[in-house]
Amino acid sequence: MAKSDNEARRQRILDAAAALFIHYGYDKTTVSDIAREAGVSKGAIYLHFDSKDDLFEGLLLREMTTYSEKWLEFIEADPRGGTLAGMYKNMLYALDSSIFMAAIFKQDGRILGTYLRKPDSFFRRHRQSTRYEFVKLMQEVGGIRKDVDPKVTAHIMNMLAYGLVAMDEVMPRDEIPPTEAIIEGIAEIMDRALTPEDGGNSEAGKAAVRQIFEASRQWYEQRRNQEDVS
Amino acid sequence: MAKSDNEARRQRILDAAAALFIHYGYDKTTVSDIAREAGVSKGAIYLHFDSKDDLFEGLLLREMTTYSEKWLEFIEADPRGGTLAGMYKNMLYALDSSIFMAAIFKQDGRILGTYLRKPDSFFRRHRQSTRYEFVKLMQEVGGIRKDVDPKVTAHIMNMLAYGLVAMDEVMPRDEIPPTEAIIEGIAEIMDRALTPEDGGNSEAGKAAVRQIFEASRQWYEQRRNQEDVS
DNA sequence: GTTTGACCAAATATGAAACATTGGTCATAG
DNA sequence: CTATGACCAATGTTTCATATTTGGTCAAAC
Repeated sequence: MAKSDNEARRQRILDAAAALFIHYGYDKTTVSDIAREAGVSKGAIYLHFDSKDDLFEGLLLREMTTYSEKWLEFIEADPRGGTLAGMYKNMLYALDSSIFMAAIFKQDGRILGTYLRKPDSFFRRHRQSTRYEFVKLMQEVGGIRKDVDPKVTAHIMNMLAYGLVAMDEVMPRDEIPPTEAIIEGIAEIMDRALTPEDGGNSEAGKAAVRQIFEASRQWYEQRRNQEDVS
Repeated sequence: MAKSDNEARRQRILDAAAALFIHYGYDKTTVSDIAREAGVSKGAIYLHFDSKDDLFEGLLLREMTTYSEKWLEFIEADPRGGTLAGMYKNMLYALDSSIFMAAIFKQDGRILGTYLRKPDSFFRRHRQSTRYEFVKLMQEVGGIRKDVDPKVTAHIMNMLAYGLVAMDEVMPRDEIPPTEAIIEGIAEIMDRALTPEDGGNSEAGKAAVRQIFEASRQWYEQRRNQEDVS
């Protein structure tokens, strides 16, 4: 079934959905709630999405895309954005700037609710381990020392990203230093530990990021089209 | 009420409890189960502990003590154990070597069950942030560069320790590199990022660890005695 | 003195049935 | 055409009575 091409409304619906999912979580947010919040009828929602799950996945896709774009934007704006530390730092900033993206990353049960357990959830279908590709590419380009194991390094980066968004589950928020201080601290550590002796090539780094970005952009686009024909 | 001084039996009970809690969790492990597993009568358990919670806390204390001791032992055995990387690495090994300790650290709901939510749980009563003290002391002793913020550094160390034991909640185990590789990778990163130019003084480091260890040992002991008179 | 396990009140689990809400549809309105 | 919201089957929640289990005790056995 073809979907409505009223893109503005589609975005309004996703905006409303994002706000409600973040506040009430997937389970306690109803399709009617979303319709009311977006100022459209319930039927209109089904002109854009096949189901509540489809809507949810549309939101996931949109947020992940926004996150990617924001990351690239931060990097391009940062003179040292092409170095490993710069890239990683800006990635963490991008991650931290979207509550929903952080929820996705930490698989937050409060927000993702029963969607997490669905046997054919987005997360089960696409288990992207993009960070490894990223580290490997950076290493090839000379942005990361050659003598570290890219798999392990990628995993440690994942651990830190996870810690950044999930640490509040295990300790009171007021004992956690400000996010910015943590990100800068991590960037400093990564810089000292992973940047090659020669300081690395920032422009080559930026080129690599653009490459990764382009690949994931295509992936997202393909995903969206694929949803349309289902 | 005075408690039985049959220490061997007390340990057998705690051993049984540890095994059962790890396998079935706090909620689904009954006092009778523990008694059967330990080969004693239910009454005998109440000769050692005031309540199920008291038993559980006794186990917490014992495991934390064992973890501390193991850490010190690893450090003393490691020639480079007095350097920051050596200490941190051995801490992670000690943490990883006890399933129960890892559960405590990640506040694992599967194992800790409803005990976590108790208003006067051990975790609420003692919110130890020992890692900060550790980093500060190490810095004073010259084992960590002076130009890093100890609070942030301590937090990042916590994030990594958390990631080490909790990452399996967010990604399938078979995508996670072997624990040993991760620990070695972290140690290498920390070494490059935090060890001072002069390489640091391993012996001074060991002395500092002994000092921390002694302080926490006393704390544990005090805790145990305090429980006894309640 | 110790140790035990049958015993009990309190907590928790179970199931049925009444009740409420939700995702999704589609005849009707615009 | 597009958009709507009343409607419905299905799913989820609440209630309440009943059954089971559990933490903890203590009189009796050792």
